[in-house]
Amino acid sequence: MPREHKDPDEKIRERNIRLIIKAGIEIFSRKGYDGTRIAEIAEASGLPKANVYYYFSSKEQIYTAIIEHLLEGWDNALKYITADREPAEAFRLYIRAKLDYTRKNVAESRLFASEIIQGARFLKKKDRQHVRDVTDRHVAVVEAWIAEGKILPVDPRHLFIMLWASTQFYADFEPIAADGLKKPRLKVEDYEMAAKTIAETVLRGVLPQG
Amino acid sequence: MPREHKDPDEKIRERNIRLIIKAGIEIFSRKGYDGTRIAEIAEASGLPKANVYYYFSSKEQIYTAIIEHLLEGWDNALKYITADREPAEAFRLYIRAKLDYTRKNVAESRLFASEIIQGARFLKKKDRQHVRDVTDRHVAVVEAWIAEGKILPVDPRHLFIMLWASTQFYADFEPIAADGLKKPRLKVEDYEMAAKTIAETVLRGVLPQG
DNA sequence: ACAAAACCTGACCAAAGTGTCAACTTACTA
DNA sequence: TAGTAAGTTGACACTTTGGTCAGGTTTTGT
Repeated sequence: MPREHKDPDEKIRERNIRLIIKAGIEIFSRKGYDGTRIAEIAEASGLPKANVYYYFSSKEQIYTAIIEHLLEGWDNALKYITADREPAEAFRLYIRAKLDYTRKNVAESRLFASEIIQGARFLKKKDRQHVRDVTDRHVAVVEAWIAEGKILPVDPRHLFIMLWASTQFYADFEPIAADGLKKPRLKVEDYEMAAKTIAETVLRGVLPQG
Repeated sequence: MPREHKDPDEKIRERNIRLIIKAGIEIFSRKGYDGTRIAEIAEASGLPKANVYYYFSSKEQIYTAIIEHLLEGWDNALKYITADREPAEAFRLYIRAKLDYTRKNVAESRLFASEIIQGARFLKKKDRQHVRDVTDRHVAVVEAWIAEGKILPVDPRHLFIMLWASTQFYADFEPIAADGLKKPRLKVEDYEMAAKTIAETVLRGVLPQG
């Protein structure tokens, strides 16, 4: 029988949890919460179902563990908006980093999107608060830029929504994006072209001189 | 036993199918395909489950009927991009119409988003082709504008993805959009401000004079 | 070496869900 | 108004699935 454990080394446990999370991201992102069956996660992770339940006591627990896990990765891509940077540079870096992260973590991106579309049922209060805090900080920077005359007056919150939406789209709605670009699948070059187009479009609209 | 019917009037049938579709849009959009139980659709439409099966032979059939239905509504919002219009006016109208449609059809929007995120499992070939055709026509218009020097050179396909993404976002990811705007829920004013911000940002970036 | 903790797993269960059906009622038509 | 087509429905058959469990094996600390 399993009990409380406060282990010193934990090899097996770590590995198996990693395998389960990995398989979970893949399958939850493709099928959504309800569409995912634990048996499938078990199979994909190479573990028998009962073994999955040895590490996680419920489907929901696997799911929330994954959400938690992916929110950690988010912040890195968003650290470029700082008051001491020039706006043009900051936006370019931000857009590029976000698209890069999105491209390399398509499954996570979709999983998050799925979760939000279905009303953020399992997204914790504190996680939402975290997102809000990050946004507030960025908004403050943009407002400072506006005050300094470095960019034209624009609603910073809607601006960030535009950026977030545009960058997410390529991963979340890949079939539509690919159709729109007349390609069978998106490649690195497409993400690069996206970064360029988004940055150019937004910047010329945001910079004073045009 | 039900058979082929080629009816002249069809009141009851029409009404019930409408009720089922309506309930289906609501529930599929909130729970996704797999998360939706026919019993729930039945309850929401005020019909017993067996009666739902009298009109639709399977869950999938209800779902694809809905997808079909909502694609029809799409086109209206997209008719403003025509070569004889001035770019600024065309984009403003397009953005406004798209956001308007999205706001008034939140459930449909989300249902579509859900379907795409999960790999467009049930989206028919011909429907995808239709979306592609519409895009092609719009792209041609933008290319003409560029050739005439009416707008700066920009990749039209990525530009449309930006517009599509930005306008969809408010409905599809309402919880995040609301958090970002620091509001409990989105209202008409928020959609109006969104239209203004998106249009301003894109136009100043796309128009030659800045 | 030995015990205890950690790990593993086939078999099982109860709940929930899709789809069916036979019998019934209502609506239409000639 | 009689006959037929359309619509209605409770009950049920069958399958899937989240979750449990008893008893087994392996790992670890001393």
